[in-house]
Amino acid sequence: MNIYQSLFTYFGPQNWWPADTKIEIIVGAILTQAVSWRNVEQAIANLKEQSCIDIKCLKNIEEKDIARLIKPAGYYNMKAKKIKAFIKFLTQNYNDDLQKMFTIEKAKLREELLSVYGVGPETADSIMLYAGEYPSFVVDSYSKRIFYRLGLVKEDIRYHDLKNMLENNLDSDVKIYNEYHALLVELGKNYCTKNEPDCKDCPLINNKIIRKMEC
DNA sequence: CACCAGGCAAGTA
DNA sequence: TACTTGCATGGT
Repeated sequence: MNIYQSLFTYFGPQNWWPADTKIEIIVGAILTQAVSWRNVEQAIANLKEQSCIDIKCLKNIEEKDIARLIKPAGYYNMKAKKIKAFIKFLTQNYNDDLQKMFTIEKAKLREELLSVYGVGPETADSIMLYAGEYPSFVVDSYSKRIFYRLGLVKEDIRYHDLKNMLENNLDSDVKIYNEYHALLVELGKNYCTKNEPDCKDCPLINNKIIRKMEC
């Protein structure tokens, strides 16, 4: 059984991304930068209360009002600016039409997204995979840490190197990429935090279920 | 109290 | 290229 199958067997389907619309996925991808998803949920709820998980609303609302609503997500001034920057990009390049944006060829769209203020590699890949359904693997700090602790990569592996390694060893399948990243986050949250003082049992080391996690 | 959470941009050498 | 720092709330 490979790593993906082991994780899926252990944790089950993760049903990502937790959102109702594509713009909610994109806003969530920005809001979750360096912050736990729990913090993001209240921020999203505040925006929803104002019916502002919505391109038209996000276009018209003042940046400082976005900042006020998303306060629980942390870095709220930066993130309000980032959300505005994405909406501006969407207006100028795609006339506010997300469907149209997601017709662009994969490599070109990724390059465009990376040019938007506040959109780095993980946010770009999250937008492409979870909102656009492109087969673009999402790497994050958990996946780096997990594959390092599995002894499969060096500790300071670069984003693109791990992304390429995974994409080269998997079928280019949106459903698999979707579940795999979500499963790595689930494993990471529960068993592979930065410090593991309790040395909890990890459900996946060297392709075997339930062995001791290295600390 | 300290540390961490589904990063990124900007500055320096 | 390879560090470093600012950004900020909320849970454990």
